[in-house]
Amino acid sequence: MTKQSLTMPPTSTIEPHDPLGRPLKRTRRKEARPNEIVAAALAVFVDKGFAGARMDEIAKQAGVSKATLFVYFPSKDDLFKAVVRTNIIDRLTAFQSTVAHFQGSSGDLIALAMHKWWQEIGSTQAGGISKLIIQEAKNFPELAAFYQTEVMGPGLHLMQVILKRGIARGELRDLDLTNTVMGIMSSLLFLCLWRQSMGVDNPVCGPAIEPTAFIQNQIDILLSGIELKGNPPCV
Amino acid sequence: MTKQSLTMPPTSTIEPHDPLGRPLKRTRRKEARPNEIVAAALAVFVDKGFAGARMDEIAKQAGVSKATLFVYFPSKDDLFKAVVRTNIIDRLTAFQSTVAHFQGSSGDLIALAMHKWWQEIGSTQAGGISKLIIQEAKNFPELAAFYQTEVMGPGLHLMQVILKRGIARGELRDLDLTNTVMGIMSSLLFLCLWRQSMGVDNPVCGPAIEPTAFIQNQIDILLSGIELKGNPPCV
DNA sequence: AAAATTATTGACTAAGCGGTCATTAGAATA
DNA sequence: TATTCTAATGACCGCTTAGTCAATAATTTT
Repeated sequence: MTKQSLTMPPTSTIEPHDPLGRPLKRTRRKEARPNEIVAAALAVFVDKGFAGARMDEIAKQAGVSKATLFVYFPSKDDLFKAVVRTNIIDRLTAFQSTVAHFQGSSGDLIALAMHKWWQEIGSTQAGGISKLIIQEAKNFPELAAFYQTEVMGPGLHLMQVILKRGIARGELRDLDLTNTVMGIMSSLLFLCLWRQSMGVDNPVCGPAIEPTAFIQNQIDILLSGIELKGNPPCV
Repeated sequence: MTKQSLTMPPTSTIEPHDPLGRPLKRTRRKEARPNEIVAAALAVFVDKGFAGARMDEIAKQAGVSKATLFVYFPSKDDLFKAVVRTNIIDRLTAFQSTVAHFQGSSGDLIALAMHKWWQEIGSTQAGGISKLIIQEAKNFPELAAFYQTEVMGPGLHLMQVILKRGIARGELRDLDLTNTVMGIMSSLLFLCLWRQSMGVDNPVCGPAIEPTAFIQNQIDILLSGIELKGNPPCV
């Protein structure tokens, strides 16, 4: 036993750690920092928006001093871009393949797609990114363009494929594809925004929305409409 | 002719004016100020968001010094509320009475409501306010609450009334009112957001959306759904 | 164990912004 | 024209925050 091991326990075992399992004090962890910072930044950006997010708070949540942020990212802008880049694309592609192999009816496929999207993207922290983009599209046109081509485009395309399949199988009527896809997406996007801005996470609540019920209602209407079909004579 | 009219021309005719026709220099125009300030504030708020809007810029655009703003409005918050009041609430109430006296079918009423809303609110500068609220709801809960009770609530109520009327008249099936109203609103809100963030006002364009066609498509789907009704036997 | 390296940070700066107020000057009155 | 009233403002204050940097201390090297 060395003198050091008497005065202080071995660094690797009984060293004090923070709630997230990261070592306290001034540890040097060059490789882990960027990811931790980006993760913290995501949380804060989603919570506060770009302008409202404070570098101090991001630093605190990353278990690091503010100055360290600027070691790894030259500016707030760059950090924001890194957050968006590292958090969206992979999730979307995973989602695409889930949908691709579906076998049942188009109605079921649409329902699956919408519910699943909410489950795996909309309701997660990633859902907050859509709000972020909408918020900051004007200030970061480059970022909006990036989101447009990398996320929005593929997403819309995927839903178009689903609808085309339904038309081809004779399950859906001949639709205005672009507008219908946009319409479907609008309700999902709305859910994200509502949750982020007016929903449970926020003290300011409008009417409570139960996401699953809302989506199911959208699906029902989307498929069957709201007009009574019983009364008028069948055409 | 008085001496005054010799040394300086009558104020009303050859006085120097700014591009918007407002007199330059330090003119006293107590009555005109509030409206001009509110108009300028709307433009800047919509463009920059609440946090991003600078009182200096609003003042400049109103042709007035920053201090003057505080003569007419005690704080930035109050100015914002005034903007919302004069641009949305008034329009909304006018809109309510338009709807109240409608005579035709519920389908037509829904179509009227949606198209008219877009024409008179969504497509105007006032449409930018919805985006604003979504942007800033978390950081300024008081503003969100204000918007909630003054705008959102009445708006949702109005649409509920329309749907209830349709159900009572036997034109619509028995609906989940809250979720259906939210669904209708989501597509209109989306249109505002798209226009503000990705649309024509912005260099970053996604797929072009023609608002009227989009709304009409939403109405068609809302009323009739997308499933083919011809094939299965009539129930 | 001493020296060298460099990840980390506390303390600081410059800039921006909401809001204030004593002063200025346009208009009304006499 | 002189006086009064008040709309309008320039200059300023206190506070916040993105970004900087010399000093510090955790590693690595010798």
